[in-house]
Amino acid sequence: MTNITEVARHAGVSTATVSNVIRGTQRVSPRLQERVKKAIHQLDYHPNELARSLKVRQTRMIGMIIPDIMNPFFPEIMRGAEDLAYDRGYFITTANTDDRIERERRIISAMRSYRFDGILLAPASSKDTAHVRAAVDAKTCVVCIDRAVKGVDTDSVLLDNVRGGRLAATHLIKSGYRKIAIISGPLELQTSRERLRGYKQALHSAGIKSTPKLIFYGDSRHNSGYTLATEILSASKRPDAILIFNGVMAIGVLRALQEMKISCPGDIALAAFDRVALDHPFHPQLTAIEQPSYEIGAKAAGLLIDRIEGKLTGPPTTTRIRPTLSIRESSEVQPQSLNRQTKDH
Amino acid sequence: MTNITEVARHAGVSTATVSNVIRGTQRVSPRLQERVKKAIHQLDYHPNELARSLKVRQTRMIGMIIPDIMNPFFPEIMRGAEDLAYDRGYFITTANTDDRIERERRIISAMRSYRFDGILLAPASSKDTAHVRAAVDAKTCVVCIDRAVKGVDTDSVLLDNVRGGRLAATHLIKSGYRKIAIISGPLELQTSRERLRGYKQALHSAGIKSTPKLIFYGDSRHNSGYTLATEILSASKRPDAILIFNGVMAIGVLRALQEMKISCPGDIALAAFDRVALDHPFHPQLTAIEQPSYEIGAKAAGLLIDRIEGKLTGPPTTTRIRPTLSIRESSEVQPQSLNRQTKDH
DNA sequence: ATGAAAGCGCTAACAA
DNA sequence: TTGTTAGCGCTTTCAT
Repeated sequence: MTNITEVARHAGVSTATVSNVIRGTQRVSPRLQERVKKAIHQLDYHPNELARSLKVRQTRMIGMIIPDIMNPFFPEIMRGAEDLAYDRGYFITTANTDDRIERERRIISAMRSYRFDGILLAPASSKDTAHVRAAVDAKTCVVCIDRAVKGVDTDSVLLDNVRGGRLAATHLIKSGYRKIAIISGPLELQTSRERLRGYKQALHSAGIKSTPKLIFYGDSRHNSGYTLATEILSASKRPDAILIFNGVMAIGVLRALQEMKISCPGDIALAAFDRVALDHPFHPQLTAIEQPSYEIGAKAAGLLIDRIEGKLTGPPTTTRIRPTLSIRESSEVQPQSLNRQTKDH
Repeated sequence: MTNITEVARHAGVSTATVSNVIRGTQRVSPRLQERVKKAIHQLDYHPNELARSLKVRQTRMIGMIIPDIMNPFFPEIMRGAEDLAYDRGYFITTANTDDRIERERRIISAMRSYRFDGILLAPASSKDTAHVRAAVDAKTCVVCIDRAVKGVDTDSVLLDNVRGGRLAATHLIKSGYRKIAIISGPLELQTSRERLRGYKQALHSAGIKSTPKLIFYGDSRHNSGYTLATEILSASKRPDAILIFNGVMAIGVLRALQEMKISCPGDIALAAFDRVALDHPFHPQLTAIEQPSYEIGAKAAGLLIDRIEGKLTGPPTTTRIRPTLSIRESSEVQPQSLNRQTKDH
């Protein structure tokens, strides 16, 4: 593979001159510039970034680590991060952990070995966080996305989950639904706890008292949405509405509804976090708390690059991104819902 | 950041010994091994891969380039490739082109500069392929996925599209549908042409003559499926069935069906390539020609690594992966479909 | 079994 | 304005 020496020889100049032409570090006479550029082109010269990075101690590479590339939530985050990084001259490299902590460990280790300038981390769900702490201790810039890493202080860009939970619940209440069941993710997830908190705040404000009996915990996956919804819907006294804490489980809920021939919003209202079910042209269109994923990715990458370049200093920051409420069919106001007892009897 | 010299000093040995311990290149006495390992651990030493790669002229990094991470077809390919690479000690790095050729160019250029050992390329749709040719000429190992790059001879792993088209059409014919419309991707895509060829073969075998009037060309995106289906379905004499050449367009078709209150398979049968619409629990479940995406990714990565390691030599190969036919509701045999005229009058 | 030292391709300080 | 050269952190040959 062609190197800088060959280019220099080809152009009849020194390697320093070639370097200066490429990086624009120092003035080079137009004549030599010309010759060097021609040589570069003729030889299809690609500067060895390994050597350069080794020398200048920065790679302009950013690693992005995500737990599950099949979850449609992440691709858009990746897009946001990539676009921003691209503009600022960084190259983003993505790797998947499959939500397995040992893979996350290996990937972070590899990225540290390759001396990536920074890491965008959407952490796997695990309490084992020593490897993240080690990276941070070694001054690797890390920005967490979606959830923070327990016990490690990093910049992070998170959804304002409390607000999201409150937004959704308030909307349902205002639409006339009072008995609102929750299909939550595992309680170990901070996001679940926060969303739950928002939900309770909304109930409280409306003077409705919350009961643990209406809160169901899934595992964030498709099937638990299905199972829990089936359970909820076959109970003798059904709730008025279900609020689902992620889009993947919402799909499962819709499946349950369909199988049981329960209509929405006729028989029960629905609202869900995420936009997963929305690309699809089927009824019912779901009312959703949407995460501005692209923005989250871009914000995180911007923060990270600011850290890398020293434009941002001081203690780690937490950015809360506001979710938006998109009201759709699944939570339309039902006249009956206000006096469901009559109808249900 | 800690380097090998510090580790050596800490352990009271030479850098050569540290290197030997890490790589297992040469025998080192247990005593020194012990000391070195302890030092590595204490200092949280991460060998500088930039320096190592510079020296040994290989990075064990593989680049993966895909045109659209939002297309659910790719994440599974990535998984297959990653898992295999992981097992063989390579690190995969993924980048998105957004199907824009100038981004593809930039990414390939970056990967060459970083001296990636090889590239898995799912090419953007463009006839501008000079950058790929240049990479190949420079002895960068490249394996193409999903589609080949026109005019550049590389290993490639492609779906057996002809077979897929034939499989789908034959199935529809056998189920009693004779007037089968096609919603194809752009004719510039080789995959479209191949699928079309398979379709025609099937018609031919069944003694049905094919007519260009039944073939419609979309742009592979959601909306064109919707538009074309609307057009097809509002025609005075409807076809019996529609075969759609990708899953994303199929979603659009389903939307059209729903809006027009046309039932499937009652009024029209459907079959589609890909599995896009299948994760969703809504009717009708689509009969599909499915790509074993995980397998495609794994196969491609295996091929690439074999090339990199010199285990595979000789001229570029083309691997055709067999699609499978999953028969579902949308193409169920309809008694009426055999004498639709009677019913339709 | 261990260590000394050259060199991978580049940048940047310094000399010319 | 241009060139010479040391050195980034590592591996590997060659001494010891």
